[in-house]
Amino acid sequence: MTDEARILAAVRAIPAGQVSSYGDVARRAGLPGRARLAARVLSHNSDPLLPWHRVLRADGRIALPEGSRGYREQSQRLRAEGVQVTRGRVSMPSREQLLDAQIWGPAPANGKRR
DNA sequence: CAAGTGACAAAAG
DNA sequence: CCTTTTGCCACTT
Repeated sequence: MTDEARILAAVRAIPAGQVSSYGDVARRAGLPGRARLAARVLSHNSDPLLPWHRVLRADGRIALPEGSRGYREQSQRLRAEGVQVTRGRVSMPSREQLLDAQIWGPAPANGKRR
């Protein structure tokens, strides 16, 4: 099992209507600290069935350059799944964050809103 | 080997 | 919220 394959599997495991981050994907693939590998794998991927649009930056923003084709494509695909996207940002928290918040309490002191 | 680059991340202010 | 600063990894030059 190659690292890339494990990343792809982790991405495919994200349910529709939910989002995750590059870091989360890598962690769930058993490759902690390798968010950039996850990003690279997605950027090179060709599989049209891969739900790449469910992967965002850790802060909930779309990673692609604003206004680019992929950016628009991702926003549209997410909205089509019922995910609210505002100014390139997804307000819906990832499952990870929901669990962490329940265990460790509310988000950081600042208004980061990841 | 050194430096640059990118669909990253966390902390600090 | 935003930006800057560090740290990181996986190439590429």
